[in-house]
Parts: sequence; C-alpha cells; structure tokens
Amino acid sequence: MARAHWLVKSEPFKYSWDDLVKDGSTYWDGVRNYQARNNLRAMKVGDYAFYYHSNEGKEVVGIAKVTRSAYQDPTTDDDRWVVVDVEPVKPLKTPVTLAQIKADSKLQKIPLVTHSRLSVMPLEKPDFERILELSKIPSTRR
DNA sequence: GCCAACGTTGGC
DNA sequence: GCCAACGTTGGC
Repeated sequence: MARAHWLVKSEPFKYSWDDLVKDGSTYWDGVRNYQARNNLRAMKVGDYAFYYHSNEGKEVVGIAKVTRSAYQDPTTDDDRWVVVDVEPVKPLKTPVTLAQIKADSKLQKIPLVTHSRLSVMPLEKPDFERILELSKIPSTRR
C-alpha cells in the first residue's frame, strides 16, 4: 500500500521541531480527541507527516516519519488513547506559513484550513506535494 | 488576551 | 437521546 501523508500539530514551546531533532525520535503523545486518535491509529510505519507549529509560528517547519504505529499512550492509563513514534526526516528549506496555505487556491480544502482545531490530520498526496513546493520558495521572494 | 469554533459532559 | 453548559484549542 502506498505511503500515506499526514500533518501533526505541536505547540513549539511544548515540543518543537528542534526538540524532535535533538531527541532523534519521540512518541507523539497528548492526543485527547477521537478524530485525531483515529488518524493516529491509521498511521503506518514509513508514513510521512508534516510538522506544524501552532500558536507560535503557525507554520509547517519539517517532515517527520512514522517509525512505530499506534500503541497505548504511556502517559495515561486510559486505554482510549494511543501514541505513534516519529523521527525527523528533514526540515523544510523555508517554513510554509498558515497564511500562505490559506492564500493558496489549491489548498483551500485541507483540514488545516477547514478544521483548524484538529491536531492530527490526513493530507492528500497532491496537497502534501503542493506544500512541499511552497517550501522551496525562498522567503526573500515572498 | 480575547473570542469563535468545536468537542465533551451531564442533567433531564 | 437531546441539548445546554462547560472546557479547550488555536487564530487573531
């Protein structure tokens, strides 16, 4: 089956891209929303996920890879919640901001725009690639 | 810091 | 099972 694409959000002061790079890998905890949880469960080893900084920055900063599929969240006894393991793949050349995504005619339907509170969301491949394209535009030309 | 949007909880 | 109240998230 083809690799799936995702976007995960983190508040950078809680756990930033740099933290992930520093740690080498982490488990993605803290999801307490059923829809996001279901998305976590659908992730497979090898899937790519954009790493988005919410609140501070509000931009996609890097690409992470799923290294272990969903298992019981070690931070709670509540068996409704799961985590996945992720590791950094590479940072985006230039971050892609929410404003850019909102302004892009091809990206109007992605959950980040239509469903802003969802913290783990699937992305269609063309949308994933479109965001990658945007990240190649140097910030000086924006 | 405010507030809108949305999800969850709990009373009935 | 409905819906009002409440809490949380996240953009601005």
